[in-house]
Amino acid sequence: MRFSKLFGKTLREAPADAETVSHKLLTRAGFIQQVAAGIFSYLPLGWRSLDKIRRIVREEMDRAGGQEVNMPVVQPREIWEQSGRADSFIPPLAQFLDRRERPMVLAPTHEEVVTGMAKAGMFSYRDLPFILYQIQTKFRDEPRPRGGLLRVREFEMKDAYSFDADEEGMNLSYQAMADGYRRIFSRCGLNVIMVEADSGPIGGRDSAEFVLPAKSGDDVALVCEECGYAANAEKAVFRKTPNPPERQAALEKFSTPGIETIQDLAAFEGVPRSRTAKAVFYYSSGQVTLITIRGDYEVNETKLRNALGVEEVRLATPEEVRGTGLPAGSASAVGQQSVRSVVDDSIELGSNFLAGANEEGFHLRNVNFPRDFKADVLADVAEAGDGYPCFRCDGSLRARRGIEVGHVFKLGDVYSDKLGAGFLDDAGNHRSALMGCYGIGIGRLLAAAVEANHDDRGMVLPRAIAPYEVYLAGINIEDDGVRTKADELYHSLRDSGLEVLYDDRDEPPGVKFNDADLLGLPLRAVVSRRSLKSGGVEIKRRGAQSVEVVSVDCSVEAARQALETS
RNA sequence: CGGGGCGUGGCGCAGCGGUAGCGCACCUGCUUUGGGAGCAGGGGGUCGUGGGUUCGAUUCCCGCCGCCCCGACCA
Repeated sequence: MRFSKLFGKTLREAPADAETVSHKLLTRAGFIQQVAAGIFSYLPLGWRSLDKIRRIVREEMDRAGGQEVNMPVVQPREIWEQSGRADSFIPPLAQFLDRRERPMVLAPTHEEVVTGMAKAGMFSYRDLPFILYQIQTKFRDEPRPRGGLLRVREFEMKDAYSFDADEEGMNLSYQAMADGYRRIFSRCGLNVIMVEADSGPIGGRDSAEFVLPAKSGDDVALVCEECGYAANAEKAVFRKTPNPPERQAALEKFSTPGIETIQDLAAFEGVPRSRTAKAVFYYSSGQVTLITIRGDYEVNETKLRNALGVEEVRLATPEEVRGTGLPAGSASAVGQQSVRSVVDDSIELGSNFLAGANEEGFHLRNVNFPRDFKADVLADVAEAGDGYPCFRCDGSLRARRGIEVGHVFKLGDVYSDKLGAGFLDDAGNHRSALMGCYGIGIGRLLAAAVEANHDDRGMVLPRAIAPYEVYLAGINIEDDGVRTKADELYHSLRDSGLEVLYDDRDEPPGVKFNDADLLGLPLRAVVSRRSLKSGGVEIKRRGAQSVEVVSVDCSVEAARQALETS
């Protein structure tokens, strides 16, 4: 491709509303263009990169046994009603009426349709297992798109779905996909970590995220560097440290004027927060729940959701708290029967806690569980944090920010059951297929690759996903001798199968060098009066300090070699 | 959805009661050519939008819309 013919311009300055590195660089380099919040167009360079990523994904999905299909973005709302997600999907489905006033949705994911597709090809256990995948547009009306391509509303996703006859098969499919994912990310130049995750609104059992550590990410993973345990913040478990053992003492009410928070209470008594039992009010499906957790821990809403077996929880409003009749600043589960009580298991790791007396301005000493209050649910609902002890070994957890580039789920039969995707087993019994689903955001992967591979001059793209492999710059291109040599080299590089962006513009050297750095193609070749005088063509890898001069005749081979080792 | 910020040529910004200017980019010519060149000439903006105040609004006031950031939420 001749740069002089390439559509799109590089920008010296990034748009003021671009904040993250990848957003700035991809915009400046002319890869993408914003249309609305979280909605982007891809320009020729960006589309080529995206296509490289797609190709890698396809190869690995095929290798893992997947078969590519394509499913519609516009779907009848009806099938979402069947799966029970029409009203519960978060963010809410984008919907419209077609000309016959039939309700339609823009698909945010494709479990419903793929399950229907699978039904038509699955009658006997002999038809299983199989894996279907597609690379298709999704629309999710996110409340807050951010960071350019990092979180968008419309995006291309590779989504794969496995169908197996039994648990063992499902686990094998899941494993094959996870292995494929590792290969995909490594081929794209990303050093990702696989972390245990909560399955969220997709539903199902096990799930894992692939996270690229990056400061611009919005995902938090907790990683133990000793034993390798890794889980995201929603899921991570940790070892709770017990309080020193003590004999249980008798309840004792005392006056605490003006004390409403755990910090103040602990300070008032001169004890650490771990000696207090904190009461937190949550609201879920029509009722207020009182969570009791040790004062040094925080409630993790995902864990709470799972403990309660509900889809949504939120902090209760002051009015809702008042409705329970308990004083917010000095509440506890002690003596309460009417409010649902969830107790975090940290409460079992101590005795004689300080807690509210359920009377304005008073607290209790020596509160003990289960002597003084009951638990409707006793579970781990505490959020892990940086530095917390690993529950598996003696190490401690480190919190790392990152970008979630992929997610794999074992779904089991949650969709196949509701949508009737079953088969007859070898004994003639009807059984639901066991499913897995696996997603990779293609555009997000590009953004992540830029976040992970850049310097202060621009992108430093891995060869596998760079839009072109060689940036051939003709300096002093107005010189006929230079132009002739540069043209020749352009053709011979292309003839040898390399993808070349040939900067044949009539621009000063600085512009070309800067654009070369900005676009971040893996190799730069320069033909100029100076290079010809010193022997031929300058070859420089992006990111390398040194320049190599090779003869024009050897330059194609030199370029190939330099690319091999980059 | 809560908090904050910003909307002026393609991009970055200034102007802030008398209907617009700078840098980059763009066009023409000449010069220049190893890290975003110089000179000269030129094209392009109903100042997000609706209303109000005023003789007069890009400028002041109110509403709305859009975009960005933090949080909530989420692949």
